[in-house]
Amino acid sequence: MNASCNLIKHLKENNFSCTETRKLLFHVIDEHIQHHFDADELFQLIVADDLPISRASMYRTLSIFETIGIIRKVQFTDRHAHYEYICHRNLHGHTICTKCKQVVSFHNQTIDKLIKELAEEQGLSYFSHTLEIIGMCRKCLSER
Amino acid sequence: MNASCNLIKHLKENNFSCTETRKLLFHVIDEHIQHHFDADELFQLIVADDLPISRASMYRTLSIFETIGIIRKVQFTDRHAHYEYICHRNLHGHTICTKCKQVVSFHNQTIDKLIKELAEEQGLSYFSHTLEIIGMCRKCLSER
DNA sequence: TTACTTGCAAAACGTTTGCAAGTGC
DNA sequence: GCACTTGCAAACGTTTTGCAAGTAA
Repeated sequence: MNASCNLIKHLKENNFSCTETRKLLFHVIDEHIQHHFDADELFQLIVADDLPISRASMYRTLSIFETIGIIRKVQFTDRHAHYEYICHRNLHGHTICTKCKQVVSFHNQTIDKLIKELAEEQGLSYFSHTLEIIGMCRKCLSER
Repeated sequence: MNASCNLIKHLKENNFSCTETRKLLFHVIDEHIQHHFDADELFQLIVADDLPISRASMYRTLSIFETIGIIRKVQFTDRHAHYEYICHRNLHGHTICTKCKQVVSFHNQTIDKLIKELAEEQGLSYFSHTLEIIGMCRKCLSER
């Protein structure tokens, strides 16, 4: 289990009780999820592991995990929600080319630090962020 | 109308015809939208202005506007899509509270500048960006 | 003991689609 | 004239909810 992410502590701090369902679901996420996932992928894992968790409970639990900051929603291009397991704290941004749609990840500590400072300035207790930069990559630029 | 955003040109370049519905909808967005909006807000504007545009057409048109780069989807924490009117080039970030879901916009020139520099460093000809900071707001933090 | 949590099935939600009529070029 | 676009209503897939039974503290 990811040491930085103490489920029980997070639940207690937010007055949620620590149930079997929540522990099981957290375990599935912590064990299988690298970056992001959607609800149905997660439910397939639940089915594969034959866990006693219904779709309804999964959704209710995801909502709680989001509230206590264990996961967060991210937007891709399809209709349903995707989630990111925050505990990995994999801070990174993306550049996206408007033409070829290529997505490139990057890390930049200066910006990460500034963003954290800005969060506090705005009165927000920082959990995570996403940064997406839209533009045109060199290749597409030269092909115009 | 925003001079930087020529609807007819955008449509033609992408082989979409220039219909009354598309012109009307663009006008509504260009006139009323400051930052971001969701489909229902937009439909309320359509109803208020008594425009002959159905929900179905609005969704179909939004999808086209997204394709031709007039708007883009942004993710907040709720289920439905939010859009951002790109033409305003209104660079700003959002803070989002994990608990109460409140979204607050902010401007920060230092970060905007850094992000532009970073884009060039990454080989991207900068067009725009989105920055979303996730955390818990003071109010929710104090209510825990 | 008492409030919270669960599974089930049904409902709700935002969005998409098939179709026939209408419009742009 | 012909392909594209529209409104309508029905369908879609995801997520939420009411309820009765079960569980945590």
